[in-house]
Amino acid sequence: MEALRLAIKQMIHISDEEFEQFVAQTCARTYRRQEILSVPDVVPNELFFIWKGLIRVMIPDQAGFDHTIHFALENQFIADYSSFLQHQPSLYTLQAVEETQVVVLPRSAIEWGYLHMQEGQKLGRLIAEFYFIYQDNRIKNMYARTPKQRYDSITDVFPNIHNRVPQHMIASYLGITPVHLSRLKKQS
Amino acid sequence: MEALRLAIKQMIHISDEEFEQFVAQTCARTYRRQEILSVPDVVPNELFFIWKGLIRVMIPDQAGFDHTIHFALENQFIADYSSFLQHQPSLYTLQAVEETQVVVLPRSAIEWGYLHMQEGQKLGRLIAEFYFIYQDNRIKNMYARTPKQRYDSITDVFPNIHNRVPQHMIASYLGITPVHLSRLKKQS
DNA sequence: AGCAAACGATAACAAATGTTTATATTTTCA
DNA sequence: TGAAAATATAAACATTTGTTATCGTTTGCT
Repeated sequence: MEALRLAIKQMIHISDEEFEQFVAQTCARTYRRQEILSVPDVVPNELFFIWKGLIRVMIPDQAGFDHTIHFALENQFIADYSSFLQHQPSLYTLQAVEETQVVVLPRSAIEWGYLHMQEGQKLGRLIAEFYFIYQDNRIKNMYARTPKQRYDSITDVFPNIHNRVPQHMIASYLGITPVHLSRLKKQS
Repeated sequence: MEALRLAIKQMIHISDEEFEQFVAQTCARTYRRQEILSVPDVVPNELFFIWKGLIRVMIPDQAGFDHTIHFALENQFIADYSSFLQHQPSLYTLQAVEETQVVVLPRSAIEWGYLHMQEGQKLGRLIAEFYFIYQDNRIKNMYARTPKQRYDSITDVFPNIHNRVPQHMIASYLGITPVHLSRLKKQS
């Protein structure tokens, strides 16, 4: 829980009392390797804060084949936030790549925070802005850089990723096939 | 200005007095066809609200070739918001495709809003969430759908776009060459 | 109204990327 | 620990996408 407190304190001022009340509305949960945290076609009503482990986010194409679109690491918030915000059924699957321990933030706790925490709205704004910036960088990279260039700098965004996920998931994240990534690595 | 008032009122409660004070800190500006609103390598300190016209956002790759990564239409806010938030030099070029009339929102006005408007933080949160959702959709589409599928549904996101921008800009937005888009259209 | 530039389609060819199959190695887990 | 599954590489071939050049049409601008 201290990791969560620190993450929040980096963004807003929050009193100990506010934090204790907020945390009382959350719970801890552990997922085993490969376990699914969130399935498609269900409205997500929980956000997760990872304090140990690694989660990947996947989306199926029309043929039903899954693409890895994101990795979430320690001290990050993760969910199908878009579906959460819109109260819409999720399109994403969230899966623990390793054994993963999270704090579960139910929608009710988030709404309580907006109403009762002094800087609740500001916290929501900063989190949305943070992920906006992250996505903006991704979109920039997709337009302006080749898969090889993105592969070569992937540890800027996901430190140590090569030791934590198999290469075919990285290929999927880059939008190419595992065979092609293997080829790109061989070139220089 | 009424368009801006409506856009804000769709997101938060704002008193007439608050709005008048806010608007007093803004100004209107008109850009001619092809004119540049925002150049790279400069920290952006203005946001734009479009009430007439159409703006495209571009980014250069390593070879210096520009890619169109976004179109902004009437009643939308536009800027290199990521660079604006981070106080960093922009990577984007903003260009008016048609004659375009905007309300200019200086950084000082935004900051004033956060401090003095009752629901200023909430407005900031909702705008960041709105663009987060937009970007999330884009990323989903890039992974799960082909350029042809995205072309066929582009008017969902940019109504009437085919009558307002040349096809080669749409091709650039889709991440393909104009020649290839022409080919895709011929198929079926 | 007229001219120059921009635009979109097309074809031929080149380069990049995907698909399939095979193989050797590593990892998982019962 | 040992067998089954997952993983990474490789090669051959197919498909997709990019590049270049041409041509007729449309558009913008004075």
